[in-house]
Parts: sequence; C-alpha cells; structure tokens
Amino acid sequence: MAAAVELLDEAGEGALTVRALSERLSTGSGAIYHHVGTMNELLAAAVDAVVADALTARPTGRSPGDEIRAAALALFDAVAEHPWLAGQLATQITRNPWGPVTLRVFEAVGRPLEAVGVARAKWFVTASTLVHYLLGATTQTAGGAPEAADRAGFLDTAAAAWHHLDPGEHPFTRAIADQVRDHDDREQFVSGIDLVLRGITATA
Amino acid sequence: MAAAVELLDEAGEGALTVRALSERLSTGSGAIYHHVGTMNELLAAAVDAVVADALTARPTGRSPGDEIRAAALALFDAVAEHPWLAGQLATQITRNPWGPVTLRVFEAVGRPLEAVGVARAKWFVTASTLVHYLLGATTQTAGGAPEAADRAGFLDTAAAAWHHLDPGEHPFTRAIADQVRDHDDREQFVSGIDLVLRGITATA
DNA sequence: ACCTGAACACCGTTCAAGT
DNA sequence: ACCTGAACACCGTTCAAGT
Repeated sequence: MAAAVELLDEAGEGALTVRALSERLSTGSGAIYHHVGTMNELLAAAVDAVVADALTARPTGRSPGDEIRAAALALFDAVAEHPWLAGQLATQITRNPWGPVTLRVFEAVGRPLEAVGVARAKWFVTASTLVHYLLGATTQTAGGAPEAADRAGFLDTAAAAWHHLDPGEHPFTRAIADQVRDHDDREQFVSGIDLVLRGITATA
Repeated sequence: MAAAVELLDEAGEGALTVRALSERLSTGSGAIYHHVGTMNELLAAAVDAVVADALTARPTGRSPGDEIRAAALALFDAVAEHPWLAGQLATQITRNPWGPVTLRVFEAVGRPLEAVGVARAKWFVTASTLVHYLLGATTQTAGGAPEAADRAGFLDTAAAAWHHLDPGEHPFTRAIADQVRDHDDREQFVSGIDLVLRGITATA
C-alpha cells in the first residue's frame, strides 16, 4: 500500500503498474495477486488510505462552518499534495458512488450540519450538495495545476484565449477572462464553500 | 467521431480502442493516426462533442434560475444517456482544467447570472461554484448508476451497510442511511442547484 | 494525401511449478 | 500459505511500404 502511494507520488497515475510495484517490492508480479484481487482494487485502496489520512485529523473548529471548511481544505490540500488523487478520486466515485470514499467525505462534512441548524430531514440533500461542490472543485482545481511560476503562464494562456473569444458566442466566458487570470485556487475554493453555506443557512 | 461515440455507448469506456475503431471503420489502425494525434485526443473530442450537443439546445427559460436549471439538467441527462461520460468528463477536466468542456459549461451556466443580480466582479466565483457542484454531482450520480429495478437493490445495499455503521464512529452517515435509500437522483440534483442558487441570491 | 498492417514496447492477469 | 516468472491476450503507437 505504502509502496503504491510512493510510486504514484513519484511519477503520477501511469507509474503504478504491477511490474513497477513488484520490482519496488522485490518480488514477482504473481505475488501481488496473492494479496489483492485486482489492480483497480489496489488503486481504490490507495485512494481510500490517502483520503482517510487527510480527513481523520479532525480539528475542533470554533464554529460548525469552520469545521466544514477545515474538512474541505484538508481534502483540497491532500489533492494538491498527491496530484494523481484528483483524477482517481473522481474515477473511484464514478465507479463506486456509495463506496468508502463517499462515506468518509459525507461524515466529515455532514457532521457539523446539525449545529448549523439544518433540519434532520434535510441532512442528506444538504450534505450531498456540499460534497458534490467539494469533489467537483478539487477535481478541476487541485489536480494537474502546475506549481507557482508555471502556474502564472498556465492561467495567462487560458485567460488570453478566453479573452479573444467571439463576444457574440461566448459573452460570459469572455467577460470573466481577467478574473480567471488573477484568481487564487485555494481562496476561490473557500469562497465556493461559503456560498453554499450561505444557501444552507438561508434555508435553515 | 460518430463511430467513437457509438462504441462508447454500446459497450462503455473500455470499448473505444484503436483496433475496435479501425475495425468499425473498415480501415487499418495506422489510418486513424493520420487524422488524430493520439487516442486521448480522440476521447477528448468525443466528450466535447457530446457536451456541446447537450448544451447548445438553449431553452429560453422563464427566469434566469430556470435557465441555469435547464442547462444543468441537460448535462445531467447527457451523462445518464452516455454513462461513460461521467468518468470521462471528470478525467478531461482534471487533465485540462481550462479546456473546451469547462468553457462550454461556464458559458451555459454563467450567462444567466447577470439577470440573477450577481455583481460583475463576482461572476467568476459564482459560476465556478455552480459548475463545480454540477460536475461533482453528475460525476457521482449519473454515471454507473444502474437503471430502474436494479437501482433499488443497489441503493438498498448501500443504505443497509450505512445503517449498520458504528454510531460512535459514523453518526452522521448512519443517520442519513434511510434518506439515501429513498432519494431520487434527478430530484436531489435539482435541490442541490436550488441550494446553491439560494446562496447566490442571498449574497446578491 | 491517405491508407496498410506488421512490429514494438508496453499493459493486467493467470497458472503450473516451486518453497 | 506464499511466492516465482513465463505465458497469454490484450493495449497505444510507429513506420516502411504501398496507392
């Protein structure tokens, strides 16, 4: 398990192969199949392990909102630290929508909802909305995004392209191009949570 | 392009291979590489084509909220119709966060925001939040989910498992197990949008 | 310009055989 | 019980050679 995560961290999604893993563990490829049913199960277990690690360090937030933000940011940071997680999180959740990953995220994000004043009957819809936002955001944001210096040029290119769109066909995207160039992912991520939370409290 | 989507629709993600496609087109595998750089580009183009198809039929909503809901549901239904799209949408967006898919969704969902009363300076954050919710929800929800009859047992199993969780460790998830069993994906999807929209109007 | 199809360097998985 | 490693049935991609 640890060796699998190591390989993924070192060289990305493509690096976790049966051959690479068995070499790293100084064993034969057949040996791996004695401990795990399939390569996908191993990958799912790796994802679960990393998510569990990110979400179990539960901080005692000052407010329920803080607790939700802390849990969400813990996941966000885990994806930033393990870039392969962005794609794999999405893959696992698509493949197994009610699996262990979903459970962990629901539990971490949903628990503070009672204290926010959400009626018990609305716990599921409310938590779902938060979880979906959170997963969508980490999927797009924290994944392949290159670091620091690279990042500026990266966003510049996208923003420039959007800036030159036909205003007739893509008026909205064109209008926000500058905001895209100047935004900060993590800040934006939190703003999104706050927006959803405002919808929640407005309803509750 | 059409042949690629056909293959995906018929037999899922795994069915789109160079060999299968070249056989379907009664040609050699090399011929495909004369028209496309790589298999991934082809897949990306397939995703873009389906998303474009889903989002261009723009309904003239009675209210901006209706327009947003309509665009979101168009995407939701496209994923339901092409189950492989759930995973591929996520994959493409992870791989190319500011690519054509993102652009299409932003444009469709963001355009009505002005009419909702969102300040121009907040268009990007606001649209991002909507888009992330929407992508997260379709990723988890509309993908592998089996149809009708199957679906009941599918959710029952998950709900039953959650029902038997240790209340000390997973109090929240355990508490919502029943709601999971009885929920309707599409309805829940719209409720989530409404929740986010409430956050938006509460801010604007 | 466009296509052919064998060849190459990979995959995941299986399984007789070993200890 | 656990491991070995060759073998199998696949992949995507390349490239000399054809039309």
